[in-house]
Amino acid sequence: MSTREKMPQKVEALYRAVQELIEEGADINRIKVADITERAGIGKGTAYEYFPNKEELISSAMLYHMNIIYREIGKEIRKRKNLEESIYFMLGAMDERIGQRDCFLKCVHILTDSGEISKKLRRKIEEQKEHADWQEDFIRQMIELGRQTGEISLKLPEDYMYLAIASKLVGYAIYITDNGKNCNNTEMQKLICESLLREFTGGI
Amino acid sequence: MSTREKMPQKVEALYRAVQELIEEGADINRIKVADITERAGIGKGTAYEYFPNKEELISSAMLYHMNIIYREIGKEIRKRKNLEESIYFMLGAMDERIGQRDCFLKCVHILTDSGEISKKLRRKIEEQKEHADWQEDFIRQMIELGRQTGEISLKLPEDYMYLAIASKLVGYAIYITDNGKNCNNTEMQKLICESLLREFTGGI
Amino acid sequence: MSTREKMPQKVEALYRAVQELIEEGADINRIKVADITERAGIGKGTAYEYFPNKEELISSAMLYHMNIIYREIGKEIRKRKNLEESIYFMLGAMDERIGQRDCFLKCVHILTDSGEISKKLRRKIEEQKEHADWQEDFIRQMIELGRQTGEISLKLPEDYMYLAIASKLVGYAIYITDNGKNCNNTEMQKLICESLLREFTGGI
Amino acid sequence: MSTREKMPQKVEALYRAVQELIEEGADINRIKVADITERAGIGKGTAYEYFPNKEELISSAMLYHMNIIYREIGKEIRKRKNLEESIYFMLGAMDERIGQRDCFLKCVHILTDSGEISKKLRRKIEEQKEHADWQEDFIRQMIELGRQTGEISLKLPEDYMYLAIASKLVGYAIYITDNGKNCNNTEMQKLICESLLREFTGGI
DNA sequence: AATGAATGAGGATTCATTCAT
DNA sequence: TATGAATGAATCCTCATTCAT
Repeated sequence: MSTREKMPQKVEALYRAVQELIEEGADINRIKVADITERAGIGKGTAYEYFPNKEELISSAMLYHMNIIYREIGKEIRKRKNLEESIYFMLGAMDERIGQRDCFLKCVHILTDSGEISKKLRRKIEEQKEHADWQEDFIRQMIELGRQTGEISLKLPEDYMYLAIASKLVGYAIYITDNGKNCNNTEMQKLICESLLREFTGGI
Repeated sequence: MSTREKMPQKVEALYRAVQELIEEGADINRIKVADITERAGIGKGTAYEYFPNKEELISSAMLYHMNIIYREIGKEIRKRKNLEESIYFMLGAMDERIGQRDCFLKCVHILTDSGEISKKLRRKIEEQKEHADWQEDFIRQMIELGRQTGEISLKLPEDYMYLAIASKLVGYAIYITDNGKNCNNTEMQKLICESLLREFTGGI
Repeated sequence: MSTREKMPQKVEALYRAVQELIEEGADINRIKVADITERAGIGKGTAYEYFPNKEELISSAMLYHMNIIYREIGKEIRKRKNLEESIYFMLGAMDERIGQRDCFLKCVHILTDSGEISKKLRRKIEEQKEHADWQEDFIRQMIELGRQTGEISLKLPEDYMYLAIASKLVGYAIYITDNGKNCNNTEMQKLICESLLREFTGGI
Repeated sequence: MSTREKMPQKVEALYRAVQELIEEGADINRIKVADITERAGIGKGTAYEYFPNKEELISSAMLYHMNIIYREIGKEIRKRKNLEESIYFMLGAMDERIGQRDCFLKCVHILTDSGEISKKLRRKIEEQKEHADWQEDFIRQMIELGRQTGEISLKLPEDYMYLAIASKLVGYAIYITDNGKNCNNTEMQKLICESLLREFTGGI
């Protein structure tokens, strides 16, 4: 079900239904085919006209949404003129849109899950990386941006920088998901952004 | 099933069985009661003499093991004489013991899961925090240690430091779990530790 | 769908598809409508333009093919000049054409089946016997031939002779379908033919 | 599920249920697990405590009953003092016990079926033949008996005699199953028996 | 007339939980 | 107290049939 072909209407409805269910906090491994088709407003059997089984249906839907989100984020990152702004954009986006933030955490979660659906999703992502000429990766984009603007001056290994950014983003997502917070989000964002920049510049 | 009372032998067997199964990569949401009791070498019905249902059994077992691990880590941290050493200890521990590292990631994973078992586990942890006079928390220990030795000189909010340390640890765990690595683990450890210390000291 | 009317092209395609599938060893009770229409190269819905349901479709196809085979065999029998030759022809035909032999066994099988399709087929055959002015029946032909040539001299009941010939034919079909044979087919054919002739003549 | 071990009560109930359903004319390929367990008076899940799937359940039940019938027939054959009596016994048994006769035809039918259950049953019978020290086969018994009493004097190949007896028995079973009969069963039995004996003796 | 997308009733199988022993 | 045989609700998936185009 490539994203290039125009997607059948029913598949779109199924994908949307999966997204909604997950956003509403449903447990991926407990989602029923009946839940999805009912939500999509189509017959149960119809799902099987497009997907061979539940795992394929759900993981396809997730890959689809992950690709959209990645592409959207990538587009936004490209609009920012330096690393600092792109970091604030990412942190701000998590604040604003609960769905987006949850989805981000959910992605992290799913990618470390050991259920069948997650295994399939990981395999799909690998395949996509191999066959697609280019795989959107907003963290690499951020690093590239920082290099161009000179915000990254130290000779740090790419892997390390990737880890530094990714872990801070996940950390912030978890932070704002938790309720008890003693300091406000704006301050936290400032601290995170400054620490990352200082680390990459080598500045005080 | 408080950890204060001496635990019945059967419960111990059940807890150990759950741990083994999870360490072997079983999907928490797919573990069957029969798997657990068989591994524990007891009758299926016996599990229900001690726990009202599967969720309670598994989440209790997980809380139990998490407490043990937390306590062990806490004990080790207390042996280190400064924050730097405690960070290297944590990173090194993940390298050495695959089980431990996986378990660490697994805990993170489970705590962000939306299945029934995870919900229960989170509730249990909350309750424990409220009712227990003291909750072991090795990251807070590390922060405290850094304050005492002067490695933490800046007036950073505790929450932020917590997030900074935790996210770096998780990041490293994910990093070494992935296969393709361009720089060796020792260098990565050094980078992580230095960046954390520099951030907290304000030093160059 | 009488054989007198010229059969619509689609029906012919459907009948042929059913025959092919059965010859390929498909289980009658497991054949899917989709299999048939796909093989016939027509749309699934089209089958329902000509037949009210699956059972009617398959049993009609089978009746059609059985009639053709019966007629062909009947034509061949008429070419033989005595019972002996007609028996050898039947036995030889089974040896030569696996399809034919399998089909023969399949017919026997289906006629003793308790599935819906078989019930319908049997009913159809009954109706055909009643309404058609003449029903092709090669075994009766063989008996008639034997009477004319004098190879049947004893006053045996027709039913008995029918049974004697039919059971020997089925027996031979089963025999050559099995692999482990200690005596060659030619000898077996000779034994079968001689025993039948001796039985009907009363000769030694 | 060897016949040597004492069979669990539930398995016995399941086997009996399968037998009853088949005797009542149920289509083997259409029997539902729910039908069987309901008839057996046990829960649906219980069937799966003893058998991995429906096919295994039904084919096991059938093998079990076939073995019983074969053994019973074998025992009776051993009581007869010559081939003639054993033939009359077989023919008479089919007349008397509709169930038995139907079962006989059913066995023939199933053994030529292409459904999953039949395939499994055939495989089971093969295995039984290989592993069991001795496989009951009443037709071979009949031939042996005929040899001992001298009723079989000609040097006919065993395979041919087997075929001759089997096909006559099947033929008679089919004959009495059909309704329209012009001659009575007793006469038919006499004809069948005499023809077999004459054939094997070479007598007139 | 022909199609095939859509449907949903139906059936096999799983597994948490119970309860008689 | 410990057991594990028995249960049946729950759920995936199939496929005959319909009907809008």
